[in-house]
Amino acid sequence: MNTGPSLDATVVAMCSALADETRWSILTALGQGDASASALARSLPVTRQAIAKHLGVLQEVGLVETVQVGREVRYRVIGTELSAVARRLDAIGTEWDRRLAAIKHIAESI
Amino acid sequence: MNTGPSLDATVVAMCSALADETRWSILTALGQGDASASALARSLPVTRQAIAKHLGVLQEVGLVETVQVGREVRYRVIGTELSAVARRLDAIGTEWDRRLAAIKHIAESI
DNA sequence: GCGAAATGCAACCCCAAGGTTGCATTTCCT
DNA sequence: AGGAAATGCAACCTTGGGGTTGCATTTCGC
Repeated sequence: MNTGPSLDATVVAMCSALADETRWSILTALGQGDASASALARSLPVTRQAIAKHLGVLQEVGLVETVQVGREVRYRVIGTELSAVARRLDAIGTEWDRRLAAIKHIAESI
Repeated sequence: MNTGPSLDATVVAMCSALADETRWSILTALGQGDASASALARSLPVTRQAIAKHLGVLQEVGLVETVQVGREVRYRVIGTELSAVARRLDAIGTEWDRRLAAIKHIAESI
């Protein structure tokens, strides 16, 4: 189930995938329901091929999975990976703030 | 305190900032303790100017703050913003999975 | 006072990534 | 059967971002 030891590479890849507005448009569109690349292309201001590429990177990091429906390929958003990375990030942030608090505590104890 | 209504722009900016390995190197280095750009340049395989740019974008999204110490500018990691965005992402992921579960439930009820 | 260290700014290089057009192929539907 | 729709693949264009070098400026320490 777990893909490997260090999640760091995953984190960077995930953030990289989420660092594009068009990709977010696609994701939110898919949040309304599964859709094919062509269908998405009709409701977004970019080419079908561009969307196909984006769906590729989204699938790569596990944000999306594909479902064959007849001749078309439907895409579906998956939240599991996102939540996993998110929790990891939260932990890191909390850790940083914890360090900060410790320093401040020491400073005040003088 | 709050910077605005929609966090979306913030989320993209944050992800964009976290989508670079060098930036993570800087962040983890700063996790060991505050440091100046020059100091970081000594322990990382990139130029001081490159690091300065990175620190700029990190500061822009609130991952880092600066502390003047004599003639040098120390940088310090802040976890608050990161945690905030992380929780938002987690919520989004959970939402997606919730939708998924609902669909699966409907499918099984037939 | 003066050299050395820290910073700021600007011009420049290079490549990955987002986007497009074009074409070939498959597959559904009437 | 045959046309329309969906997909895949490839070549190509262009911009932004990561990185560097070079120089000017400030400021600490001796």
